[in-house]
Amino acid sequence: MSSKRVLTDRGSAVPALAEAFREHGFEGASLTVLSKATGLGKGSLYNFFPGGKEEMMEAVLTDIDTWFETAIFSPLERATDPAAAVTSMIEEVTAYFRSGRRVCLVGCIGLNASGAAFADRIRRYFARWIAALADCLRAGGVTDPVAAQLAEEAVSGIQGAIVLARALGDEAAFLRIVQRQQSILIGGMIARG
Amino acid sequence: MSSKRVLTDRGSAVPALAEAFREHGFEGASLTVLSKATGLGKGSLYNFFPGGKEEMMEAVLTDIDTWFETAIFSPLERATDPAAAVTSMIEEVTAYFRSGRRVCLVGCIGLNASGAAFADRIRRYFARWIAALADCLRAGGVTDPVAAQLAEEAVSGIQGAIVLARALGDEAAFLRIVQRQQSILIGGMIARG
DNA sequence: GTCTATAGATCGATAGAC
DNA sequence: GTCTATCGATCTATAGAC
Repeated sequence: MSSKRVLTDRGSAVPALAEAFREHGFEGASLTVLSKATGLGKGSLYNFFPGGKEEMMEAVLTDIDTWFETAIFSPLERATDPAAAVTSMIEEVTAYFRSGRRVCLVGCIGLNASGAAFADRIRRYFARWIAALADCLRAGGVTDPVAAQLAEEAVSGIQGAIVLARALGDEAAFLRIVQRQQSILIGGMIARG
Repeated sequence: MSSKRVLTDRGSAVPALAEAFREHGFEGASLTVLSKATGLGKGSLYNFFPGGKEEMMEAVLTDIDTWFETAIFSPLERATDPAAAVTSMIEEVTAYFRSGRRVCLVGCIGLNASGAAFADRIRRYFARWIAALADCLRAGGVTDPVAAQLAEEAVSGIQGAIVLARALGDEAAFLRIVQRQQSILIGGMIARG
């Protein structure tokens, strides 16, 4: 047991909040929705998040940042086997985004005005992802401008795969597109490594 | 003059509605927002669209379908010069999406629960785009399964470019990514044409 | 056909009992 | 710390004056 408190701390509500924001968006996720999603009354939510919905979203984004940092960004940067690290990244994002059934909350809220309050975090998330992937590609022997371009296209490609798979209701489309991205990334390294 | 009525018909409000839905999303676009965007009072909006917001969105989606059919899908299918048709498609979508400053409404509303009522239209929009582009690629000599895959990846790539460019606030990123998609598409045709 | 006024529901947020 | 009750604001939608 790493914590003295056994349940119902602020952090344990965050995953349910994240899922509700993903499914309904920031404006669509009313406090009634968030209350049902977490199983907590409005009073409890405001006890944990005095800043209301905006603070809830901030907590969710922080949680997402932490997860990606440990599961995606850091492994890419510390990779001893860059090709394996790329493969692992694709596997992790495929599981995380549930083959496109689960949207990328960071990407989604960046698309409309409700995300203006989080613009900096959104920008840093994508910049960080691209930088970490480019780092990995450089470790795999890809020269500098090409690494940045390949990384940008791969991260963009994953986002596009989510949009398309959701729109078509076709998880296979997500898998095809990200597998193709994986091939391009690894192919780029083999060609120069 | 093709019409007897000179102004304030239902259709003339649609572009402003579309822009409001793009910027705020379906839930975020309140009737107050839509009223200000169109310059029409709520009463006038309900006079044109008795079904409320949902009918407004339907009208917007129909307008988008019409535009894409004439500017994108049909030219792709009727292309005598497939490479030129692909180049034209990229130019048109770059202008239409304002280098990623303007989001794809169809893709956006497909991402959360508010788009459930329009799921069929969303699916058909993307299926139609991919099919038309694959048609063009086949006319350019690309064999069947490859054409479908390249078309899927290109449409997905454009959507990803919008998400990334919006998130980074970087129009240049959009341009780089779609130019790359154009190269892949035309390269695929040259390799087999 | 346009507007203002307003109904009825739901919103985010707070207060207070326990 | 949890809940219910409720506030004022805003929402969608309607009614009615002009």
